[in-house]
Amino acid sequence: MSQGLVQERVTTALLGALNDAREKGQLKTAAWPALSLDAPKRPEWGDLASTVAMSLASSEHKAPHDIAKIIVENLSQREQLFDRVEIVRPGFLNLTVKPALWQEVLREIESQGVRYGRTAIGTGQRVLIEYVSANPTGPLHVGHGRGAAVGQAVVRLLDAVGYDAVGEYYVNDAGRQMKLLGASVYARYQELSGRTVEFPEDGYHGSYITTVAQQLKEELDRVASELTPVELETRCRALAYERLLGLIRDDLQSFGIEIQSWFSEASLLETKAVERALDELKTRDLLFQEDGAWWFRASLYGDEKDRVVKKQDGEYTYLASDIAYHYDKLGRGYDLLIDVFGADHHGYIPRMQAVMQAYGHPKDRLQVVLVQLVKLLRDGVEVKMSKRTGEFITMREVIDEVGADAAKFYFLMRDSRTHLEFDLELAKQRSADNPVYYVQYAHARICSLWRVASARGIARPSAAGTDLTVLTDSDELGLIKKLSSYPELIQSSALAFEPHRVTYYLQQLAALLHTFYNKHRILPPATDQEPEESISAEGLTPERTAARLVLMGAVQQVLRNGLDVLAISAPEHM
RNA sequence: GCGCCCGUAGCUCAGUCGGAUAGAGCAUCAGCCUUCUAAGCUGAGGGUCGCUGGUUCGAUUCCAGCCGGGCGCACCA
Repeated sequence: MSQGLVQERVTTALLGALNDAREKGQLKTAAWPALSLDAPKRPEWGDLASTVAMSLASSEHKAPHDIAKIIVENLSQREQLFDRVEIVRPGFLNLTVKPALWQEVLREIESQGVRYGRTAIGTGQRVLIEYVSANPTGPLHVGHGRGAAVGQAVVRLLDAVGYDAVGEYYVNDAGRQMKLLGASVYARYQELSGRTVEFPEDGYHGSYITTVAQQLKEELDRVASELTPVELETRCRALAYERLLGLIRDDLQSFGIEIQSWFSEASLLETKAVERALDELKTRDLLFQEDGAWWFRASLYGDEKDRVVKKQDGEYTYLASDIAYHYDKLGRGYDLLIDVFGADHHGYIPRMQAVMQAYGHPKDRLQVVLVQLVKLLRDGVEVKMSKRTGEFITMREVIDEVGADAAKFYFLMRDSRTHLEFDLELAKQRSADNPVYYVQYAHARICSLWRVASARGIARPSAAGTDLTVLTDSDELGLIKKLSSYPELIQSSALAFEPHRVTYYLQQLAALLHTFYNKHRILPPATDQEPEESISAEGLTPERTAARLVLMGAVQQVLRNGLDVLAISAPEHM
């Protein structure tokens, strides 16, 4: 478990005390529980609190309070580390860490810079995150936007904790959806050419289909006389696919989503990978024929029922390609596969985990991140979308209206499993009500500080060369404590695949910064002004200015690192 | 009917490998700009953590059963 600098030292000290106590025979538990250090809710409970004494109570057959006492007696570095060590009521161990230790955090942040918060727990592990994977049959809608933001954030989080993480888009460029796309565009093309045709049942009704048909008309007219209707429809499919996938790529790029790898479903069919994947299942006796179809024995691995992979008509089902796709991913040697799914596909999870097991892997080699629907609001009123008529709010419209940063931040504000309310008016508001700007503004404010400092001839101090012992105010230490918890936050967010925790943290850190900024002066007033009596009258010495600038630099660094994990920009001006 | 997810302040949501008096933002009300960006800050009110049991020294957190909302139960993708 990698933690902040202070947390790590305290944990080590506590572990040392436990081990010493065991050697002396005061304690006997063989394996200590995980030592978690929480920042207590109330300031009088110290900086860090441990519940280890209480969790040891049952295995030690001792009162928690007595265990806590034993731990405290065995704390070897008590004087160097703590100002106060208290045992409270049932058996809380409340620790107040020496300011000098907290101040070290600032040096650590400065020396690590953009690497602060990054850890190595995933080192040597390769993970593939599949996300978006929208059918190339139309533009991306808002829900895809959320999936994209979440997927990319998970990639970046896992990268931050040392995994070799790759984000991949699975393109469903084969099968029924593609045929319907071709037929729909063909029908619109016919209409544009003045012929009345019956629009395909289950076809795509969206107006973008007509748009695509219009764009392709000239090209199609040129070849129309030489091709049969079937060939023409096939041409429609190919051209429309190319165009729509291009749109998707453009949209993702505008949204600031970088897909590292694109994987084509059609390629699986072309290279016979589907056959090979199914043959492998056959070899393992996990496929059987019934009613003229081929079935995968998914029920053997906890799925509700067996699933058809090859239909009576000889066509593969979607699942067949998906089996082949996941078989391919496993074959590429990934230690962990993550699929980002729309929540309406949750029923698919047991099926895919069955696939993992069918190929001899533990089912949790595949983890699924579910992303719930987005409810778009405008001034509190829901913006209705209809999938039936194909008219919905596209991701493009949202980012054009509120900007990519705001959209990403909103998409990442809540646990992805819960419905998200996204108010377009609020998201583009430039006020404190808008959490995106609130966080970005904190960063910009610090940048502004550097500009003013430089204008007043104050050089930016380095943490190493600055006396930080003057940072003893509770607001100053409060900021440092928050900064110190950042590495642990990143790690837990990454391992839980929950980027919303980062968003939340950034809001808290920004709040602390704004409060501090408002309450305490950092730079001395401009020389031509009278000394102020209000906020600046707290003995703002050059030493204090320097130390606070170091603190501000550290806050800026962490804001930037956190925003970077979410792929949101950290502006210097606002 | 079976399965999965959700149910925390008026609203939107954090928090839950069990911990001390449950948090934030919005909204409401009352304040703060001749000062380093007011895109900011301070204060106040606001809660049976869906309900009922169980496990525990201790449950919003774990377990069971209900209630309410969403989604899924295809030889569709």
